[in-house]
Amino acid sequence: MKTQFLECEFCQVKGKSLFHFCPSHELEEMSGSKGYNQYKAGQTLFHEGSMPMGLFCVNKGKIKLHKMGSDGKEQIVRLVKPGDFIGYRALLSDTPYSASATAMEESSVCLVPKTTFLGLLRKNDNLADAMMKLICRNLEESEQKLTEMAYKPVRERLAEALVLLKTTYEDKSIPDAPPFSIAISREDLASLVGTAKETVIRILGEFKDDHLVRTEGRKIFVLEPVKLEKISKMYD
Amino acid sequence: MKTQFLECEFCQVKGKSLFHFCPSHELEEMSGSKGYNQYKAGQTLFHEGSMPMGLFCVNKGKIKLHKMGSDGKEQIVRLVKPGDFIGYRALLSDTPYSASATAMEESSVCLVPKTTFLGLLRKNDNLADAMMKLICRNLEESEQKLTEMAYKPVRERLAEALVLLKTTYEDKSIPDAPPFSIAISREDLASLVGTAKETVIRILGEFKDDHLVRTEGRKIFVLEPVKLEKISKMYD
DNA sequence: CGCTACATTGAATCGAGTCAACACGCGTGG
DNA sequence: CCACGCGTGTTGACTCGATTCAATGTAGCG
Repeated sequence: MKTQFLECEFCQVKGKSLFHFCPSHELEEMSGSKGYNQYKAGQTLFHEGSMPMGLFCVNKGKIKLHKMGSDGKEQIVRLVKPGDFIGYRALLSDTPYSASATAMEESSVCLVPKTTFLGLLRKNDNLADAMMKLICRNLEESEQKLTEMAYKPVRERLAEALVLLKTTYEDKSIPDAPPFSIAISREDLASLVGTAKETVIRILGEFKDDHLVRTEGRKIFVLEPVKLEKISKMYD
Repeated sequence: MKTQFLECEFCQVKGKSLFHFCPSHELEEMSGSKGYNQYKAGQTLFHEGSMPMGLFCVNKGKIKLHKMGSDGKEQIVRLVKPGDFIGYRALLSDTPYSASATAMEESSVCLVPKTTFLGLLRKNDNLADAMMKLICRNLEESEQKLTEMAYKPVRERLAEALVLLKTTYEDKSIPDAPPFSIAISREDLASLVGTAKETVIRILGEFKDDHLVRTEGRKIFVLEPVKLEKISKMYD
């Protein structure tokens, strides 16, 4: 939990984050008050039910937002990547966190204090507008996922989850010769799909037989994203 | 599709709607430009995928927001009651409707033109803030529903849906001697729960055996909301 | 009064969860 | 350096909730 001097203005992920709407002087102000810390895989940034202290802005790593369901099974609600914000819903509605945030791999994250962020929002209409649109998109995605959860079989949802992982975490800066791969526990993958880990393993096995994916330890190579996409839309 | 002269300022549902944040002169301005029309049960206000023309404000009736899933099965995403708005997500994010809206019974609805509403939002910070919080709540509810859909069995989800119908549509103005009842098709109830109508009928039958509900044609009397609530939280 | 849409019930089927056993990899400590 | 143990991955067998299909009943409406 150490604080470092990382200037927002020169942050590598500034361009990807909504803070690109902020002029230099706003970023400077933020740099002064923000915190910075790193999390190892499995460490949690905050727990469902606690009150937000500020806005998290992810600098590096992969983070999952997840909720505890009945009988202790978890559902991953959103995947977070560098440049993304975390905790804005709770902040904006002034309510407790409705999900927990946990690092899936070594991650570094800045924390902008609540008052700083809310002040920024009040002053910067572009930022406020972008935040509004962000939440609207979240809502749309969540409702979409809801209907898919209700009616799509696990096979299709898993195919979709693999494509989602690719589109979310693929590094597009490199002209990708190699197929995208991600190291993810079967447990997490199951939580993302909303099923049991054994089921994930079995269907992943089918996908391997069909040469749609390849695995290497916990690493999953997405070989045929287009075909997987097609599988996920089987019934549409 | 006829337009009537209903002044927003004297609207019966003004107090329940977010428009209670608006001063008289704003309401007058809105009254001038808004439309009004009625829908019979089964009629649709708009379809998933089309662009929003304005903000709907429900005056009377019960309306469902629903999405088409795979193989033509629908999922009800939200229930709408008098005083509620419809279509703001699409309006605020400037994207097509992500769900359709259909009247479940005779309903009357006002339509505030897009420009009028957006203008109002820009001028009235309280309204803008309330809208933001509204969407945040929608998001929270949707994510909550997502995890329940993933892990709760149909029995619990049905119990919850019955309680939701009661809390949403019960008229609290009357000191309720009679137990709450609602006329809803088994199909709609199934879409709300995310299951097949036969399953709804069967489990509803069990609830009848346990005297938790009573039915009379398509009307369902919720006799024991507290016990139903308990059933819905069985595993929590 | 009969037609159509909706409600209900039963039987068969299947997707997916659970349980249990086993394999594998990895880090730690002997 | 190897043995052990723990966490995770994998596989198989069994079970069961829930869907589907099919048949029948019922209510409301033109």
